[in-house]
Amino acid sequence: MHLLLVEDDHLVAQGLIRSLRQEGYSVEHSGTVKHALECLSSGEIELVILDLGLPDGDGSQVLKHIKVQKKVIPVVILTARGSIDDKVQGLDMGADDYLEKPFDPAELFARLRVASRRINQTQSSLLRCGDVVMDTSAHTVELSGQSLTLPRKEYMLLKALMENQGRVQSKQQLENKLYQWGEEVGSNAIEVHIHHLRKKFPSDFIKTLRGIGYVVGKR
Amino acid sequence: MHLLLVEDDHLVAQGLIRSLRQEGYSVEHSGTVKHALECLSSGEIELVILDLGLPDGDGSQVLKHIKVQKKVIPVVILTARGSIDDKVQGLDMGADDYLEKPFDPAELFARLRVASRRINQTQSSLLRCGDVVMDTSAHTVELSGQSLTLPRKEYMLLKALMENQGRVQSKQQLENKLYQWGEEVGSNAIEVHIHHLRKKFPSDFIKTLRGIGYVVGKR
DNA sequence: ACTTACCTTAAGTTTTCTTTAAGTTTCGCT
DNA sequence: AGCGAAACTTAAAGAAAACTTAAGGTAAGT
Repeated sequence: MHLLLVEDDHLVAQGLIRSLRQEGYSVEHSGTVKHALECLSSGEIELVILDLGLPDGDGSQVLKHIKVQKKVIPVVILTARGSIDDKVQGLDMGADDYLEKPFDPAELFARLRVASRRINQTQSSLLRCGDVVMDTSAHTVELSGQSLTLPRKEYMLLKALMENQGRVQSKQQLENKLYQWGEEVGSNAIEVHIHHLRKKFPSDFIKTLRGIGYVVGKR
Repeated sequence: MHLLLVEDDHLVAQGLIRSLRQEGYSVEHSGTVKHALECLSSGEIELVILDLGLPDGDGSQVLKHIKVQKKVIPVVILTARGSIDDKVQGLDMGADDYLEKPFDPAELFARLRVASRRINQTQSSLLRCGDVVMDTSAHTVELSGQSLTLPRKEYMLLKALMENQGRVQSKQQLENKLYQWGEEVGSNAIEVHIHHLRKKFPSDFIKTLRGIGYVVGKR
């Protein structure tokens, strides 16, 4: 999931970026309104964390820009401004959530999960598909009750599939979810990960649709 | 907008109900888990405000009930339990927002507006024609409920036909849709694909108009 | 710094899809 | 009814996509 972090405090930003990546997000970072708008124009961003006080303007400009374009990108405001008026104003401008600094990362991550499962139209952090159960908040996977450990990329790949049960995911779509923009994969990495995943699950769990992509569940 | 307020403290409830009505909501009120579930079963409720500590159980039961039924009702938790763990747990169970008591009504209302503006946002890309249902975003095809897998070109061909139900598509038109400019097809490829498709669907599904082209549906 | 596990690459192999082409049937017209 | 054009059927060669393996590089943790 491509996330844009708009935050001018470099210390805060670096720490957040690190833990967000650990959580499985592909993170883009802006310290200014100008750069944030540029990032958004790429059209790849699916989720935004927004600080309000920026050196070249106010974060609300970014929010306004998103809403004017009728994009359906959830925005979580993360700021030191904590008055009720600030919150009401931020939310009414179209933000999906509002968190006051100082904040607890665990709460931020939980609220990000709320936003991202809304994008995927899933009901909770538990993804189930046959014998496979995945808890996206605990980062765990179980196969018929047996917990198993997946490497990061395999986990991300499986998650992308399970968030879209019954929907075919093209290799391109999957690549976009597993990799940052700059880093293109010039090879069959996805195929190899699929291969590894298949060795750990029932053979018919991940289905291939030749020329189209991969699916899990429903069918 | 029909809202269910689940809150056992009568004093809090009365005040809230009044201001919620002022905000334009039609408010239903429950003080117990049992009654809340009854209200939900009517199917009228579009939005829920949920207290966790209730006399006959925990509010999370209500949340779980909603999520199990796959209803798309946003739930805002409003409770005295304010630890990070409580918040994370509530959000991960599927709540859309979490507000700690004591709270400012203005903030609650702002967060409710966020939840309710999200309600009318569903889109599906279904093509239907008799027993055949095609979901172009999921890349799936169903014949009377049975999902079936089509090779890429057959899928593209069927899609071209179903996007033009009742309109005859000449072989030339179809070729243009299946092949990029440059790659010419020097043979009866379309006929062959039609043939393969017909083996997978009712015999009268794709009709031939000799000398003109092929149609699906309507007529 | 060392070890381990993970990720990517690339080449070879297998599978499946797509096109071709030739033979057969159907249809519409005279 | 008979003719020719169009569409159908079939099978096989060719092309494309995906699978499998293994090795080398990279990053994480000790």
